[in-house]
Amino acid sequence: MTPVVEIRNVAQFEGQDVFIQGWLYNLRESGKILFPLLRDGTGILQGVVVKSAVPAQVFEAVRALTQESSLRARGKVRKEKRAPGGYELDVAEVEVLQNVSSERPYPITPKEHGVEFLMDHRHLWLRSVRQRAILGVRHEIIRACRDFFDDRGFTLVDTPILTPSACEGTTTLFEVEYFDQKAYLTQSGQLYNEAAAMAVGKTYCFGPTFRAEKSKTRRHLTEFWMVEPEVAFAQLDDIMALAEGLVAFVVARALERRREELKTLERDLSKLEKCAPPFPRLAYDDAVNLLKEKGSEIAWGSDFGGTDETILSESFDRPILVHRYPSHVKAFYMQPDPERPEVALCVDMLAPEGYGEIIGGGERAADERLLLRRMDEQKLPREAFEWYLDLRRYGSVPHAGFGMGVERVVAWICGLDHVRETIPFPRMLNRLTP
RNA sequence: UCCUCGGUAGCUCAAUGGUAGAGCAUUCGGCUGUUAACCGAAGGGUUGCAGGUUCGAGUCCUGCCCGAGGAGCCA
Repeated sequence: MTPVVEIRNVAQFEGQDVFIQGWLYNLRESGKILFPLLRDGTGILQGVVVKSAVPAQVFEAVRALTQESSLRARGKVRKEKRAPGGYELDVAEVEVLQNVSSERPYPITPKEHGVEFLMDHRHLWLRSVRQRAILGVRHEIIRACRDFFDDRGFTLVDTPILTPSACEGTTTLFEVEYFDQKAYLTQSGQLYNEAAAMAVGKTYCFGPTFRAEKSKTRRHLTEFWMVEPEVAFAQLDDIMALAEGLVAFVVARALERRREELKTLERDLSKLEKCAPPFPRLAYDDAVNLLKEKGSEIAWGSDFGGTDETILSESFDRPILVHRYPSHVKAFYMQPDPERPEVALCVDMLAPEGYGEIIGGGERAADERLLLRRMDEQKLPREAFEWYLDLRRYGSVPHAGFGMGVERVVAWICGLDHVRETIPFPRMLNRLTP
């Protein structure tokens, strides 16, 4: 029986008769010979149809194929230097599943298109070689994150997407109707992670996150994915090491298993290969001094602007860990440094090459009275956080964690200039469809 | 919310205030090894919307809509 073969495996079937099922990527013709390029989601294979070698209806069926028509083709796999990929299919028979109407041809042609047009056709754009490569790298990065934590004794504990209130009280949330009350889409699983860490010791959550900010930049989405570990008894140095280990593991895994995709994306692999531990650690104070030397107008006490982040991240050839920011620019639950209460035991990781912040986290305040004071300062409604305060009343321990933005990591590893291509269906300020 | 740039054929773009064009895509024709194939022909337009200036507006002015980049805010 003739086997159905995935294009990525055709080399193993050289000389054999096989079925390929997929879509027409492109068709070139030269009189009595046709070159249909077949795409099946695993690769692209060039077919050859010679008029004198096949029944007339086979030749005509292939000649009439339009871009992205679906089909099943039978033919012999042959090694062929002139074909892209090195193998070719001598098509003997073709079954057209659906021919795309020429009245309404496939909109994405093999030529250039603008951003808006491509985003409007995102559901079709995903079929392109480049987008498929990005989806592959994204998948590998997500899998690597899971493997990293699973192999180190972490328990995945899913945190809710519908929440009764803000996790951090600062950013703008999406409000939804929840029967007769208001609910909000989560902006972080962190507070729930802290509860989970008190139950299982080492935990992580991995899910979508929502921010209703009207940010319109190359590094913002309104819906994005975060992986957030939380570890009981961990302190700042512990989670800095954890963050470093995670990022180094993810980069190494992408280089190991997705080299082809990264080459398709024309990524400079030498830059990624440098991203091995140890990553430089830089106190906020030193970062401010470095920025001043490089001409920034930043003053001690303020958070880094986009430009500052870019300058810092371009100053090193691997990710850097910036720690101990001023407390007042960070969330209410950050633990102050006992030796310098004006700074928090927190850390951000900035990716190199100007990609900026990919991780943010730190040690959580373990003392109930401190938390209450900071919640008052930030005018947070105490009732909503009673359950969270319970964590400090029943066996409070030092603990720490962080969140990593998946899309920013994908953008960095793939070398993309915008996060909109890192997620299958991006949600942005001006984009809710498709 | 603010600043900058943009919106012309299905797509990517051109057009001193004076007859709206090209490449690709589509259709038809040609070509037995093409590599975003190539060659020839045809069809395809309310120049984002609404006003205004002018003998005449794609072009100048006003308002609005949509998009891109950035700022603020953030992962």
